[in-house]
Amino acid sequence: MERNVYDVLEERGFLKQCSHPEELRELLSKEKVTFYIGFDPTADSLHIGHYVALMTMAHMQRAGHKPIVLLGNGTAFIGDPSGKTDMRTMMSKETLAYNASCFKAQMARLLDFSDGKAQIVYNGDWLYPLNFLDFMRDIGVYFSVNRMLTAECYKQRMEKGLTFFEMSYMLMQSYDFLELNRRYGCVLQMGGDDQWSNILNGADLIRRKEQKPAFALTTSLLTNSDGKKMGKTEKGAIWLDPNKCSVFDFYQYWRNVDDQDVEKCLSLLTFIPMDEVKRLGALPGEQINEAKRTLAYTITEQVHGEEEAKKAQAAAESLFAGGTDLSNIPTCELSAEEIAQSGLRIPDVLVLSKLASSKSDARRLIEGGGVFIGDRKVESVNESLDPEDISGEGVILRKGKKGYCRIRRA
RNA sequence: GGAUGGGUUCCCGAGCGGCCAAAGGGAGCGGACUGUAAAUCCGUUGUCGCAGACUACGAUGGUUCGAAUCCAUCCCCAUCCA
Repeated sequence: MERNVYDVLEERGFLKQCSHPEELRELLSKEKVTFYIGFDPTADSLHIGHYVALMTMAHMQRAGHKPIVLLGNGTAFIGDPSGKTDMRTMMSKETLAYNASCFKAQMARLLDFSDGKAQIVYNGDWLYPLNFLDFMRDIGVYFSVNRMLTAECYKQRMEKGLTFFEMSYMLMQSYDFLELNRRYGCVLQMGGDDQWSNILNGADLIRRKEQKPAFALTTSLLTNSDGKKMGKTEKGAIWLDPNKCSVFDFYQYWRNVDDQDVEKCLSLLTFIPMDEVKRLGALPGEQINEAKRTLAYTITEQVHGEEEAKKAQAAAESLFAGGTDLSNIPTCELSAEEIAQSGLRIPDVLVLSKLASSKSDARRLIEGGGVFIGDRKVESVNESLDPEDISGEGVILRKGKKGYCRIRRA
């Protein structure tokens, strides 16, 4: 059989578990498959953890299959207990609707929604009007509590406690799959490996209730070499929204990944051909930095576009490789009011530029010898910036080796 | 509903009337070393103009010169029993 998208996903390291590998692979060669991945809109931006799923969809779409993005404005109402130790905070319908609209805009960069090549659906459409008794009688009967409790995702919660409220999440996700199968002929659900039980049960439900084939497939989670989820920083997740994570920070995150994780990131997060990915990943010693540069630029370009990616790269080169172009460095513009209020005292400016989280934090940083103006170390917490410094191009305020912010007058 | 054990700072987890802004570990941040990597070592980690003050140990009241520590009520969680 010729190579198809299943092999591509396998080669790039996406595949984790699949309910019927042989059957699915054959199906993907024979016909256009409608598949879906669900996203619960619990924040107003996607983050990098979602990106692997988006990449999976993009690969599938490029191979001619049809993605359905399911926005879980219904399920997010409940919260998925998988892998979490606490119950998710409940959100209002209005917030969920707003978040969903943000997701949609970000997805359009990677997926082609034109001419019905992909579509977005909301599970609230069928979950909100659901009647409890009907649902339990039609769907609930297919779920064995005994079996559910043996699932890995619930086992973890057995220690911490689990409510029926959350346990019903699996039923709803399974029902989503059934509903999409009925409405749109969707036969495959994909998702992160933490979703395995939910996805598998959905496929089982279709097979039992509809007597039709349905497939479950999970992809690797983006983890680093310690097995921890990637994309978390002191500032929180790596968001795709440039207002929540600046393009420069985004670029820098990838520029700084561990040596061991570069190849995996290139493979999962970019479309770079695999032989090139392998070459880059195998670069010895210091040369691995070439791979990191490629990774950082490529994924930044995919998410934020060519222009922004070039700016971020230029800024990074200026700061770390002795470049002189300061125009693209993250900048904090101080208003006249801020200048007056802060008196341009260094601790205050550190807070204003978000390099420090509080004045106490700023004070500690200075006392620890980690703050610089240009190349000069700030020796005392009592120092201030000269008003002259921040006119024109401004000055570079630096925290540690990697925290840069250009300070200038607004 | 009953019995028992719990709710501590970003996380885990000690403390059980003053010496507690709270041990220890994890994680983060800064320094040294490097390759804008890892490992290692050192420092640091509530807020506020430092000292000092203020806010913190599930919630609310109370006892005390003084409470995270004692009492009462309430909320939440775990285990066993119904």
